[in-house]
Amino acid sequence: MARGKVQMKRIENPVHRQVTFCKRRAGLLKKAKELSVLCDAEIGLVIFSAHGKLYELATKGTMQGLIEKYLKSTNGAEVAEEAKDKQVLDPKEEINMLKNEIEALQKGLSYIYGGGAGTMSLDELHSLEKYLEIWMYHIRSAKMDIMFQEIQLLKNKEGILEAANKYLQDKIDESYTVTNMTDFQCPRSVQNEIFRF
Amino acid sequence: MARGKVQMKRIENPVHRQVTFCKRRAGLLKKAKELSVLCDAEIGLVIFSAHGKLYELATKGTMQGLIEKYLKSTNGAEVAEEAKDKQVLDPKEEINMLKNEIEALQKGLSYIYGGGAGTMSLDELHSLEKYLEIWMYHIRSAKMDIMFQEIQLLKNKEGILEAANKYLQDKIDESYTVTNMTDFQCPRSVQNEIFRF
DNA sequence: ATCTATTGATAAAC
DNA sequence: TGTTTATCAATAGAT
Repeated sequence: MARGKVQMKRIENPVHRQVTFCKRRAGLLKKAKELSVLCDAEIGLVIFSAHGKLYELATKGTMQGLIEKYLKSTNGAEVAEEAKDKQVLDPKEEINMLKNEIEALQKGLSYIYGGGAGTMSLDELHSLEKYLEIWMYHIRSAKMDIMFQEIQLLKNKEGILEAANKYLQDKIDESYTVTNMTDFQCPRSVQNEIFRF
Repeated sequence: MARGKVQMKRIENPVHRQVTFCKRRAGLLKKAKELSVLCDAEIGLVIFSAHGKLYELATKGTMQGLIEKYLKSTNGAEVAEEAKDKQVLDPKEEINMLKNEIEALQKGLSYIYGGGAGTMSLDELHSLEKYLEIWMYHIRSAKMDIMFQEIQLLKNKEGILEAANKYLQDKIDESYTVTNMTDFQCPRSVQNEIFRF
């Protein structure tokens, strides 16, 4: 830009190239942040230098999360379908529903006890207690069951995914064994780091 | 930039915000391409607009390839860290603890109310009620928090596993493309059955 | 979308 | 790298 127009091709002088890389990289990251802030956008930026060094930026959340979001967006259709034919709601929503329900219960209790306790007979209080006990029991059962099921479901899903990973891993190992393709290395040590939790 | 400095915060006017988003998005993509060309860098850029629309750029190869490269560059450390700093117990144990706790609560209630209700004064009953209310509140908070965290944890894990699966799937596709090994078929249709839930 | 007055980015030099 | 300066490029606001 300054002191003369720049040609849009690889800078051959390695020193110039390195200097320009530093400066423009900084500029690009800044611009990305600005766009995110000004326009409320979620941005992920990864830069590998010619030598392979990684520079990254993820506005709003982590790069992991962004990659997942990206994969969902690009594989879009399938994932959407998936979500639909699950008759299970989003766990977050369910939890919130439960929280709200309990909140309501708490309010109800406050109202009943705060409002008219002084004027209630012992018998009335006693039956109220019984009622409360039953109420609590049912609510806790319902909630526990739903949350327990949710957790089971997620754990099952996790199990399936892990099995799938193993399957894929084995496929890769297998192909690695019977081929000499240097192009398809996938060394075990790296895989291990990625897939063992 | 032009016609007056801009504040580095979200642009409130939706029209201005949209216009700026378009202009700066174009600018950012251009800058990213330039950096890539001038300095021989590999760059991936994903932009989700506030409304969720995706814009992307991958210089040198595909975004898929870049994500793979990114995962390779980062996964070792992060996954290990993640696993370590989660001091979370086994989910099943936690759930059982919660169930036991509630069981105890139920028993206590039965004992108190079933055993000596007739001999308790109104004041005693009233304070008991208050106590119960507080007790319920604390227990529900603790349980909700723990279960909520548990679900979040499982969902995160699921996300990572899905990304890992995708990565492996792509590896297989890649190898399938460059070989003719009938021994290593792994047909897509079967894969789909394994990975769609 | 197109047009400019300005601001911002940055190439070259240190 | 960091700073400076002379220029070029991006873009905010208006049309």
